[in-house]
Amino acid sequence: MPHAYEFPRAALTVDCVVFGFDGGELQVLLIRRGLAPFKDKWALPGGFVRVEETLDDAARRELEEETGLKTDFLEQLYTFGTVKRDPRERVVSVAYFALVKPAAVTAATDAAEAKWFPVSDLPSLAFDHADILTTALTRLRGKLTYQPIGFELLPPKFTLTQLQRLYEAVLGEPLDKRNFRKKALSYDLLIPLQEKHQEGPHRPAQLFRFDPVKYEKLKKKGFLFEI
Amino acid sequence: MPHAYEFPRAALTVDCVVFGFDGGELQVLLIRRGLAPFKDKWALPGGFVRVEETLDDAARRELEEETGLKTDFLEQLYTFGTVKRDPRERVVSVAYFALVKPAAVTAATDAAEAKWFPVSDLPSLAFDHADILTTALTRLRGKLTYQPIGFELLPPKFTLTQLQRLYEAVLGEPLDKRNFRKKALSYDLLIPLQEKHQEGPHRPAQLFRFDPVKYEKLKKKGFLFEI
DNA sequence: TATCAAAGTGTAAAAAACACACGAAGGCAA
DNA sequence: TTGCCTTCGTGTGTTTTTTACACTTTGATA
Repeated sequence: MPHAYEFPRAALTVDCVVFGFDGGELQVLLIRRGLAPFKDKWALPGGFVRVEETLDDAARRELEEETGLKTDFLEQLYTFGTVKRDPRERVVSVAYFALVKPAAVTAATDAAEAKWFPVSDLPSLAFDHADILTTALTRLRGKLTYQPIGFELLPPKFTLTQLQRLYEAVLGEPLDKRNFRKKALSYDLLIPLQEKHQEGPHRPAQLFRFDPVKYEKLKKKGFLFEI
Repeated sequence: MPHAYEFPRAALTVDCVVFGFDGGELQVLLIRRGLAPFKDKWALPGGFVRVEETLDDAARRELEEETGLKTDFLEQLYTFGTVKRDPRERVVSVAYFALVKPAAVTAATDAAEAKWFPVSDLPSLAFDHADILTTALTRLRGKLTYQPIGFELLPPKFTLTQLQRLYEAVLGEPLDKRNFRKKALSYDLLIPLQEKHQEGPHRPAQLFRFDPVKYEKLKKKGFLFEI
């Protein structure tokens, strides 16, 4: 025990709420704990912050170590610091939330002990991770209505219907097709591609990609992507 | 040094950004540091989190110890965890922001080493406290436009003009009087009192208080207090 | 070539946001 | 007491945004 301090110190961890979208439902990535406490229970990926790394770095590192995922979108969520949230000792956890695209979703499914769950059908979770997840969901819903972060959850090429399905899944309510499309296009953020998306015996859909330059501009001066 | 751990641990602190409003400008409460590092520099009130108290409790305790203030409105802001933010060792700080009413503003002025500064004219700050303050200001501006938190900064009885001055001070832009009043009253959150506020040789202003019951209801189901 | 299923499109009505100017009330001083 | 000064308090017309709503188009498949 070479590290000694005058006063007792809390341990510091990060936990990541990773959201993905499979076209139908919003999903969350969980890992099965191999060790006590809460052995064999499902939990958010996360772990201890090293003394020489930033919180953001710790979140990215733990996410990759435990699930193999990297993500473009990782944001601090909230810090959970009630005294008994870990039965062993005082542990303060800085929670993050991440959005990943479908390719990453299927990749993570390969990780032995990581699994995607639809948010509507979650197992019981270790520690206070259910609280963290609820906080993350609330935040995601809020953000979606004033920032165009939906793109982080879609493949690079997507149709307007896919975008709408995503919004409906996150917000939990159906949206009007015409109004949605009008609004989505009004931000001048979607670039139509030459390609079409053919699926099934019906009219194929126009594919779009989103314009990262305009996206960054909007990100800087604040958005207004209400739908 | 009786407290030893297998791995080195970061120290954990809380820092509070306390906003007040004096009728004219938005103010922030700072304390002068008595100890190194940054001795004699201005800093946010804050200090170490004890191992047996929650983060919220620590923020309240430090705020009261250093400034004598208690507040109804204290909210976690963001956790700052870059590696070198404290020159001595790794310190992770959970920042809070607080809103206090004018009575508390004057009380805090008595605290020997605490002083209010207008946000437009701040001294240079210790550590990364300038970053924290900027983050808090951004958050306050954002919150003010979709939550009726302005009341936390006003005395129990206030006039519509005072409320408008506050919004103008925080948002940094003038607002139309008629539209402001129409909107402010439309939420059915302001209760007119019998009293009037007389000040100077002109028509006295109607005093209002706000309805805490409706406020709590709105707080729960999310607001929409855009002005 | 008929059928199927989702893609794609416009307009009118309602609601919200905005711009804007003057009479009312009370203190004060002449 | 009268007039002046200063802030309080109010309403309407215009523009913009939001909402509700249904039919034609397109390509694959049988």
